[in-house]
Amino acid sequence: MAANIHISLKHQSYLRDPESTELGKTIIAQSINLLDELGFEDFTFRKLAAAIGSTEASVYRYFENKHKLLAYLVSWYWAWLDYLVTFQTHNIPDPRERMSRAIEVIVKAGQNDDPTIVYIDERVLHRVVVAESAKVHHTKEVDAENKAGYFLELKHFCHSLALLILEINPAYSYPHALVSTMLEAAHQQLFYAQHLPSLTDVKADRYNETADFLKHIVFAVVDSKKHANPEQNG
Amino acid sequence: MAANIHISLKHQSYLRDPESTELGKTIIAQSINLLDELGFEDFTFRKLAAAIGSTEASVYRYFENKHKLLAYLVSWYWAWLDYLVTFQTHNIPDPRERMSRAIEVIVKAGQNDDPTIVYIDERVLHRVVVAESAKVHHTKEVDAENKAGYFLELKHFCHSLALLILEINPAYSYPHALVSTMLEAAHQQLFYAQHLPSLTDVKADRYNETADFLKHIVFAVVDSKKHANPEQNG
DNA sequence: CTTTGTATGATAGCAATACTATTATTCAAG
DNA sequence: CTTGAATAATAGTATTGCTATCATACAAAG
Repeated sequence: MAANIHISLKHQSYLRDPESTELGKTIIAQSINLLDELGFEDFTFRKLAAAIGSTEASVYRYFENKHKLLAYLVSWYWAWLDYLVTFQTHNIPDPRERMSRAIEVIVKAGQNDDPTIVYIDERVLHRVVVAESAKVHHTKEVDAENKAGYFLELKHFCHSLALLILEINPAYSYPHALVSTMLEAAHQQLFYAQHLPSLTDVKADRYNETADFLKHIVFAVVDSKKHANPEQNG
Repeated sequence: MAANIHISLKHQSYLRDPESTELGKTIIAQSINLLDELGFEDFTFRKLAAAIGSTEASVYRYFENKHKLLAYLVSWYWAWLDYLVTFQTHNIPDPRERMSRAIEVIVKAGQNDDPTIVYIDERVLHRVVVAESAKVHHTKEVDAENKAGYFLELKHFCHSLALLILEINPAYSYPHALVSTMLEAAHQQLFYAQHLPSLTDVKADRYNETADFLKHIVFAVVDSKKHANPEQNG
């Protein structure tokens, strides 16, 4: 994996591009660690500034508030995952095989030990995204932020996987819904395995089980005779 | 539906049982409206107290903080939904038919116009749960709260649906994961349809489409030949 | 009919959070 | 050498989250 890959976002959840300065990169790097350590609720710009030996006011020059910073990190994560999946599937001709590989990459994103970007610890970022990403869109600002393009990276990723679903079964009626459900489940099952094990059957850190479960769902659905004719109810 | 049904929780996210006093019931009723109106982030006990003509200190006598209040409401919601599903499926002999009905009840919980409990507006509560419930378990306190029984209602509901899955196909390996994925998707797709439509294919307020999508998933998975033998990968 | 306890209201206050503003310093490009 | 951009240092404000104290109201127990 190349070290000079640059993940750029299609929107500005930031005030000043953090990738353009040293302080900006430090803010990103340390906010990931601090979010992982404290959780979003206890994370503050004051603590972040203290952790990086800077000041609150300086952090506020990059991000309006901690919510926008989280939106940035989550978008960055989806853009990165999209890149990873594209990279790891681009030479696989069979769409089924490509989908299978994509699911493995998605589930094992937190295990990737070959960092794409030097100053971002993707394994920690994965933990943060699993634990906190739902908070990005579950707010009263979701419509305004959607308009501002905050969710383009997730939408793009979701859409390209939906097209892959349609390659496997062009008659399936809910490709985007299936993909967004699968993406959410990929995080959710990891979280449940670790914190609420009775809500799942996969064991913590058994990434293959989670991938197996998700593949079962996706392939059962796209292969189901019923789903080729969505008129017929189950 | 009887008006004297009492939904009681198996844990104490509260300090004083809100169902035991008039003020307690007012707190519940108004917190649902205010959460719906402001969202969890902007909701405060000060605003709630003002809205019900009481004081902050009085609210704090019922709930330690707004997070615990939300945990209470979400648990109440799951206990209520469990009751609704049990009630609406108890005389259906065929497990497939029972699952189908259960999914309809889950998806249409927000449309129920026959209130179970007088002082709780279940339609508004449903909106609040769709928008905010993820915040209950996505915190650093999740393990402690799990120990304290905060998630028993969801777990119980999930388990009883998992048993239903096993009734349909006793060989399926991931019944709890399938159910928790389906329950999450039921909320998520409604939310996406309304706020992030490109992440789904179902249209806002088309509850039948969402139910159709979820039934497709559940029945495709439990009927899939592959899933009877989880050794074979997709 | 008093006493006692329980629930609530009224008011105050405090530490932390979420910002904003002002000025000073550094440092690199013109 | 000057200018301007980025950052640091410091201060300050409104709101939030929460606790404490005291007064009142009212119902049950003696």
